[in-house]
Formats: sequence, structure tokens, C-alpha cells
Amino acid sequence: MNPHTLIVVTGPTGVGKTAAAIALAQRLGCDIINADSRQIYRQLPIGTAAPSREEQALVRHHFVGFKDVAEAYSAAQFESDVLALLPSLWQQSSRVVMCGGSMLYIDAVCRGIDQMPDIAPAIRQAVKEKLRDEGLAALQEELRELDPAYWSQVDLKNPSRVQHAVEVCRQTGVPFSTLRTGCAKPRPFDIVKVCLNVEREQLFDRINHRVLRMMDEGLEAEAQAMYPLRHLNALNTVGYKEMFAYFDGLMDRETAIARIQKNTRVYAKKQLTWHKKDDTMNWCRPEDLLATVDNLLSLRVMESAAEPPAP
RNA sequence: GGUCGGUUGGAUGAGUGGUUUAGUCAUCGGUCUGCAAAACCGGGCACAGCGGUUCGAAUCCGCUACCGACCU
Repeated sequence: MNPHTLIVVTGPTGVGKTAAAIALAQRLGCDIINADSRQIYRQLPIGTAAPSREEQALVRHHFVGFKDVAEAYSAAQFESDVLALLPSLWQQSSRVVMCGGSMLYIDAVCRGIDQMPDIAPAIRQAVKEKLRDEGLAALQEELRELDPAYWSQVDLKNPSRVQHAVEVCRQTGVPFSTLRTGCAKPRPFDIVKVCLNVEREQLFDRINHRVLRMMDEGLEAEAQAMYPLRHLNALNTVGYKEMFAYFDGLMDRETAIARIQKNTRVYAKKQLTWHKKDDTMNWCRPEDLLATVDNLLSLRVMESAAEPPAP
């Protein structure tokens, strides 16, 4: 049994992760690692419902607002950033809470992501242009030649996947599939995962209200300030893309708000779909988080006590 | 009482005598190890009811019901 435990608190957007995680971290006397791919950016506090100043004063948060939207970031970088930070956190507490809704980021920390080279900008650009000029079929064809194994299993209709695979093939000169192990990396700490959830109707209600609150808090101005940077990936985000469409005159304000609500609901469902597949996931209501974690931690102690002593 | 118009899936709303009845919104399910709040895939007794014409009707005809407009 590892001396340290990472407690992952996740769940659909708007379910109430932030408050629950803060209560948990206060109780355990530990810090919180943010696992939300958009709260990472400092210019998006309102639209991403990032923990407020007051909330961050209660518990120290890591990786909230620590990047500029212009900076590229990814799940792989998150993995290494978190792994680099953890040792110092273990010094003050045997438990650390990681809270956020970005499934891939959480997986990257819990299981690891296969080593993949960075893609040279020139290659990324070339592949992007090929997709744009020659179409998806051309990219599919290239992938079939470079990596028939991956070609036969990938969702060929998904441009992002095809594009990425081709990029990696071109970058490395070897088939993308040979770099994919699918193996979980061992971690020098235990992991307990909890997904918060409430009834669907209640969740959607919370989401709809939260979007309206964001508008009251100034989401429009926040998006307005980002408008010149709208092409950045960090801004290909629910709440911003709809506002940009509104600014461009593609839809009226009311429609944009409704669209944000809708897309947020869709995102929440996607998160639930993802977590449902995870057998290591524990589920509870936000208000039951503390009790649930207590239970899980004591269970772990009992299990380990039952193990025969190491020789 | 009469004339005319309408009745399409959860909502809205096109449409046409013939294997699949659009679209939009809403909703449900799924995929996903590198831009992931991204990208992608899929699902739903729909044509008011009854009868008739027809090889075939949601599409044509008749009656019934309901809604609306107008007339007396």
C-alpha cells in the first residue's frame, strides 16, 4: 500500500464539484489540484466557473489560471505537471484532492498517456492544410499508407483523430499505432475516484441557472475581451464560441445564451457517459462526498490490513 | 345554420401518389490515450379518426371530431 492517496473528485459540469472538493480538502487539510482543462487559463474565470478568490483563500489550489490562453497545453503536459508537483504536496499531507471535469486530464494523471513526440509546427500546419485543401479522404488515404493498423481501427470519419495520427506518423517516421501501448503506467500513490452526480433534471436545472448567473457576472465582457483571440484552441469552449457567434451577428443574444445552456448540458452528458465506463469510479451525491470518501479510505485501510505482510 | 381554411414525431415546421416522411429545437444512447468544455457516431408507433379510390396514400375523395376565419 502506498503511503499517499490522490482523491479524484469529478462529475458533470455544474454538479457542484468545486464546493464539495473544498469542503473535503479542508477536512483533510490538503491542497486541491485543478483538473479542468479550461480553468487552467487565467482569462476565463467566469465562463469556466473557476474557483473564486474567496474559495481559493480557503484551500490552496494548483493549476487554476496558471496559463495564458495563447499558451498551448495538453493532457500530456498536465500529466507531467501534476506528477512533478505531487512530491511537494505529499510532504504536507498524505492525501491530495484533485478536482475537475476534464476526463482526459484525469485519465492522464491516473493512468498516464503514451509517450508521443511534440509535433513540429510546420507538420501540424501542413496536415491541417491538406485536410482543408484535399479533404478528409486524402488524409485517410495517407493514414492508410503510413499506418494501416491504425487506419483499420480509427474512426475515419473523425477528422481530429485522422489528423493527429498522420501528424505523429510524419513527425516520427513510424506508424502511430506502434507508439500506442494502451497500458496504464504505475503510480507511486493510491487513487480513489469519486464522481458526483444528481438526478438529470436537477443537473440540467443547475446548468441552466448557472449559465444565466455567468451572464450576470459578466461572461459577455469576458468573451468580448477574448474575441480577437477567438481562433485559439483555448477559446473553442462552450460559453465563448457561442458568444463569438453572437458578436459576429450569426445569432442573437438570447439564442447564444440558449445555445450555451444546451451545449453545457450536452457536455455534462458526455462526461457522465465517459465515467460510466470506469469500474474504478465511485459515485455519490455532492453532499455525501465527505462521508463517501471517509468510507472509501477506511475501506482501503481494512483491505490493506488484511493483506499478508510483505516478506 | 352556412362557407372557407387547418389538423404532421416531445416542440416547431417543410413536403410529396410509390423502397429512407426534410430541417430546426428538445431529448436519449454511444466512441474517444495528445488541441478533449475538442472531435465524431447513432436512436426514437409522426402525418386527427373512420371509410373509400388506387397495384400503392400521409399525399386524392367522403364522413366524423377538434381548431380558426368569415357569413346569416
